[in-house]
Amino acid sequence: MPIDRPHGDAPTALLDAAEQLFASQGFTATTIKQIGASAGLNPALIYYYFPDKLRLYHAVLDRRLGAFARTAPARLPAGLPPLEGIRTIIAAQLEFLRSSPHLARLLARELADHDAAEARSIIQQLAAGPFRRLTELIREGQRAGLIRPGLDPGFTAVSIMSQVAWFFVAQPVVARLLGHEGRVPAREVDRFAEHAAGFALAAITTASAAATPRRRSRVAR
Amino acid sequence: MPIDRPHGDAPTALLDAAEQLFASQGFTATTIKQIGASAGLNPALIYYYFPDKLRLYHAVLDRRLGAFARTAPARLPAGLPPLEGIRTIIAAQLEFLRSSPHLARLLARELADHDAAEARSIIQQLAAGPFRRLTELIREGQRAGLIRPGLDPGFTAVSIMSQVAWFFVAQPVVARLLGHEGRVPAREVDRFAEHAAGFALAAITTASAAATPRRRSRVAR
DNA sequence: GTCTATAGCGGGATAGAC
DNA sequence: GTCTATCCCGCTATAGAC
Repeated sequence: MPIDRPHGDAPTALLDAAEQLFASQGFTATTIKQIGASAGLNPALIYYYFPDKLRLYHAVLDRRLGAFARTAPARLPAGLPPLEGIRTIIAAQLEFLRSSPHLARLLARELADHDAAEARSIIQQLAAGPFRRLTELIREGQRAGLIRPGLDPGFTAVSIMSQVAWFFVAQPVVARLLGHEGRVPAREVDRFAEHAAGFALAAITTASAAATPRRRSRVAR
Repeated sequence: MPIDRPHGDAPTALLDAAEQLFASQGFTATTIKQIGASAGLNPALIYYYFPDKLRLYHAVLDRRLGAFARTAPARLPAGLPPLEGIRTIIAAQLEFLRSSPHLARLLARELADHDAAEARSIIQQLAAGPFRRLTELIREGQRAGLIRPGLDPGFTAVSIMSQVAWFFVAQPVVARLLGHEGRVPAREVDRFAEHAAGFALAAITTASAAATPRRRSRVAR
């Protein structure tokens, strides 16, 4: 057991480097040698800490996605009124995708890869957790007359979550579309988050619910 | 020049096989041998028709994305009223992503790849075409009092396009979320398209515009 | 135009020195 | 724990027969 490693132990440095490279190039396009070089360590060290390249990749996925999936339920307190709950989920999704700059692309690659084979279990957890919760909240809102009754709850949940997800996945292109060089500045990400929540709520609320806004709630930071 | 090739000439067979494999596995993970095997042809034939693997990939991208980008402007007739125009763009995007089952994943990989290096020019065209057109329509709608004035046109365009894009990219996961085994059936894709258009329009229209629906327009098939 | 055979390189992974 | 050296395999690409 390592005793004292104040700044950057080797496994973490390797995970960081691997995460960045896997996210921007994909699994097969990223070589062991690149990872070593990017971490400033000898590539052979990878095989001291991880059994092979594939399981290094799993470790990368698990460190971010797994950690979120395990803590997600606790962050989505039950008993919130539907519209508040939906805002909370959008905010949580944003915070999640923001927690690492590479996360969204990592996730997008897994989604594009045939059946998301490597991250299957993690994605299953995300699906069963936040997504299911969201559809339930939509149904609740419909029963309460706050959400338009014609909406398909599953489709609506997809529409709501897609906005933030796509914003991060397509980041390089979105940045250019919005007139920025390189990445979208943090300030603009905040504004988009606020926009996405407003967009979703405007899309789903009934005229009467919209007419009686509960409060001018803000997205959690 | 080939005289008569009623069913599946070699280059097309190779492009088809390559498209499917690149989309589901990515560029580097797909081997020349796999492509040959999947096309039922000798892998060496690839080098008779294409200079190398990378340019085969470019040909795959260009055949689908390029073809769309070149014909897109013609399909988005100017002069439509803003809300009609927005519906038309959503329908065109749907038709595009639907034209090949692999297109969305191919595109998602390029978007996730650092700076979308390989498809840069094609993505630029898509960006400058339909996306710009969409933001203009939003601004027009705001001036006409049909679209809520507080909305940021760029953000709104991202929100609108993200729904359909994400639906296709995340297809395997979305299918499971919506309770289907494997792919989402065509019938449900239609329903989602209708939903996405309605969702977007509800999100952006002012109360007065919503109160005077122009007509119960349907998504083009 | 299509196929066989193979060159040549770069990848993942390991043995073992320090 | 970290590094050097290297093995072996599978990949892209080519030469050339048919």
